[in-house]
Amino acid sequence: MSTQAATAARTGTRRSKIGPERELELYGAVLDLLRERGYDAVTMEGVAARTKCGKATLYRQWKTKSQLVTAALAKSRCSLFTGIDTGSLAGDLRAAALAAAGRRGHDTELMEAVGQAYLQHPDLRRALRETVINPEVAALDAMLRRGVERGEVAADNPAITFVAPGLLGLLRVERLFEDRFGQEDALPAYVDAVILPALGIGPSDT
Amino acid sequence: MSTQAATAARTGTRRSKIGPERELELYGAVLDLLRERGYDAVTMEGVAARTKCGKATLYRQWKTKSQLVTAALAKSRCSLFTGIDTGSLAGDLRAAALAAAGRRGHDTELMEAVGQAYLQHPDLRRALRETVINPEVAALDAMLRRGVERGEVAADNPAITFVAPGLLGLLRVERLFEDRFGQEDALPAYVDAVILPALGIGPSDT
DNA sequence: CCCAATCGAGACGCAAACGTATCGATACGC
DNA sequence: GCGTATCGATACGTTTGCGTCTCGATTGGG
Repeated sequence: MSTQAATAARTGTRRSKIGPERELELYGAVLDLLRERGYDAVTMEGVAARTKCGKATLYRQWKTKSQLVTAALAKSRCSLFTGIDTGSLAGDLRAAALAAAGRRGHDTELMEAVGQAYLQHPDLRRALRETVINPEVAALDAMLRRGVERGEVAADNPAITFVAPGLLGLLRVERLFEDRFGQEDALPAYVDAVILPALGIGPSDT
Repeated sequence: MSTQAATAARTGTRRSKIGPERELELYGAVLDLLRERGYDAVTMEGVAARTKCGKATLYRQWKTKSQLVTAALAKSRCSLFTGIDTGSLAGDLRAAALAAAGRRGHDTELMEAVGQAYLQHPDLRRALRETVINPEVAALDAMLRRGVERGEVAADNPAITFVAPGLLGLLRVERLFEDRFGQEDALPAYVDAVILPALGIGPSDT
């Protein structure tokens, strides 16, 4: 395997011995530490220890913790909602809710972890937005656009704007309402009870 | 002024010289530091320095940082939504949205700050819930109950459950969507576009 | 097939915060 | 008033993470 494929592009002329799979291993450790203990607890020494990697090696590739975390976020994009297309807007949104409920905690914890940090580090906020938020929002927007084209919802329905923030926001506070609706089906229920009525789609319209 | 009123209840027989106003001053500094830099950056030395208070004094009253922060959260309750009663559910919800938009950032930053920390400290999560979340939720529930009693909304409308989490969740993600709707009127627009339609209340019903 | 550069590992000095202990000065309770 | 406990302030040793540096071992390029 051409081991400096990913590295050459990043470090320029330097010939690093870190292969792409090793790179993802490092990023994975960063994201795991993020989820487990939060941004402030992500430590170069912690990453080095967990990945059996020398600290100097980390500093050779990334100059600061902020860069390392940003890079880890940027390279680990896997969208929840992308690819959903059931043929109807209601079906799409329900499928999205199910997908979010399934991976619950995984991405939510990531957002919790950088929640405070991104208020102070604009580059971190940008990375989070471009990596985690924007792809999901784009996928939801695509669903809505298809729904508009199919005539399922009016193009000027003001609720359209709030579908994505509402859904992600609900994900963001579920931990605080776990006594109320910590259940698996909270998100699909939200789609049926709030989003679809606001969009003017009845429960019968598949 | 009876200076150990608040203290006697906390420390038992010890006679502390910290008066109630001084106590609130300390708590205020804790909350300010929380909002400015996040939970992990709240430091006993930082609090001591900002309040011109000896570290030993802090340790005399609170054994750990977690206790100090929890106490600060618990004693600083001031609900946004409590007291709103315009006579109609739509009016109440719009007033609540305006109130939240006005104090925007203040409580949101507090939630961001403890967002990651409360995943690991159950007592901290409990304090946040009882202090910041529950009063607001109770006030919203009271609005909804009055709306049900007035016949403005059906008692079994499933959207009722999602009014409070939806509103607080939107507050929680606004920073991530600031390119979309960072405006002041985002929350009132959400009420009109999503919540009221989902509750079956038309725009004309005051 | 050899040289050079990177690897993992860890020692090093520095800085920050912890939690404790000590110190006059102050203000409360009796 | 007087004694005493708490006050604010600060010194102290410890711990933790930073970022740099050195060390054999390894490995890829020419």
